[in-house]
Amino acid sequence: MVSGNPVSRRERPAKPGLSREGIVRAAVGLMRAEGMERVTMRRLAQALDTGPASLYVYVRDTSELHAAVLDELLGDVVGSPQPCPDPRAALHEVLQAYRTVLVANPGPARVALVTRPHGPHYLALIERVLALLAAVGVPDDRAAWLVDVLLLVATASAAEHSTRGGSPNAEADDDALAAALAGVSAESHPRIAALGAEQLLSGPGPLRGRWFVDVLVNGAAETPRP
Amino acid sequence: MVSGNPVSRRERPAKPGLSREGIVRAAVGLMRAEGMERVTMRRLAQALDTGPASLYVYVRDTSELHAAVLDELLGDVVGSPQPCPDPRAALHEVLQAYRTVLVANPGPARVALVTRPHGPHYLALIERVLALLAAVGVPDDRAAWLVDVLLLVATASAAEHSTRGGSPNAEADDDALAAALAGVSAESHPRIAALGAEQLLSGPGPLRGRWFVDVLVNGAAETPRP
DNA sequence: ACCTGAACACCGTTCAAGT
DNA sequence: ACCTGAACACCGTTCAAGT
Repeated sequence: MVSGNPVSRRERPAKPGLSREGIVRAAVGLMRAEGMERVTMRRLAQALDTGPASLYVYVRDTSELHAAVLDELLGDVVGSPQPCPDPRAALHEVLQAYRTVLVANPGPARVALVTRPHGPHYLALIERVLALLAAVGVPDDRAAWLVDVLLLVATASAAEHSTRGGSPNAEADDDALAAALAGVSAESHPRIAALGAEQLLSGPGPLRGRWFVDVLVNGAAETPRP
Repeated sequence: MVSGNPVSRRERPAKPGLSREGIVRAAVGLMRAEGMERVTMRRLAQALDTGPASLYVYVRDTSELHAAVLDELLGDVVGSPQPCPDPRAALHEVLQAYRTVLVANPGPARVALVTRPHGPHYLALIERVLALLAAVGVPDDRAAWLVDVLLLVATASAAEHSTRGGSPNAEADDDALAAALAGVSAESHPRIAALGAEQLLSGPGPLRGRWFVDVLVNGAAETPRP
């Protein structure tokens, strides 16, 4: 009765053959097709041709589901260990790869900002960054405090510059900040007025990202922990 | 008919006397009483003894409402201009004040992470930080790129360390990351295992916050923009 | 103008019941 | 064990209608 599985396997993608993997894969597909805000239990269940209650066997929560989608996307970020001739360049590279994934997927980028990620791919990313920081010469105790912030800044800068093609909400937010900065009075806010909204806000994304990494690494090199 | 306003003013807080101010004030109250996730259009309307549709005269959106609550809280952060004998100390102070507000209010802290804030109090904060960076000796073009990140890191570190008493969600997130870091194998993740979850995760909040500010300022001082 | 009732189109999550 | 129908308790937002 069990061995042959005589009824055609996989006629439909995943009816009673539900699995966590299949669910997460479907969630990633739904997210690519319709955006993260449409990755809801109900819609996902519909896509899998079942009811929402069925998903709770494999996924605790909506937020766990979103976290799983995020980690799935991070699969490509950490390459093989690499010989690594120039560790600082390698650091820039891996963080740029991380940013690229998030810029392409604004929904998960926001997820990464709100819920501390902790999937296997994210752990691998932490490990890699720690190794590169050591190779660059940052003392271990400082690296421990730095890695978090390095990833945070990368996440935020990606989320910020992923408005093009992203959720309409994010774009409106950026516009509102730009408008607010531009509309400021030179008397009450002389510095903002002097610098101007363009100066404060953008600059070409990747260059800015690289600069921040250098600032953090250089700063950490000469700032002992208290 | 208009001048006297003969019917007792303000018998009930705000029935037909709705106003944006009143709405935001009520929202702040609701947030303090029940947490940010309960600050919904429907609940707020109920607290104001009206229907949800009425709020849309004064507030575009739920997200605009949340942003308004956040900015309201930021009112106390930027003190008077101050004589400022030691600008670096003043910088630490204002960022610490910002962090303190957000640690005390985890809901708005998360709002600040997801939607770029742009209220008047936030603009005042940007202005103040720019002035202090100049006083510290950071060149203007670097300060323009730095201010964003300085506030971002403060926001994130506050959101991270505001789990006590915050939304149960956040606490679970931190726990999950801690567990993931602690449960890592020394072979696959030697650096994480060597440092340990405690080292990587916490350390006393304010000290860590101060350290980051110093790292960023020191790093910016010696890292020219590309 | 400002305010409202009522509706539309959704949510997450649980639970008793089925297989 | 795994899966499900149905329900519970919510959401944001709009719109025609009232004052």
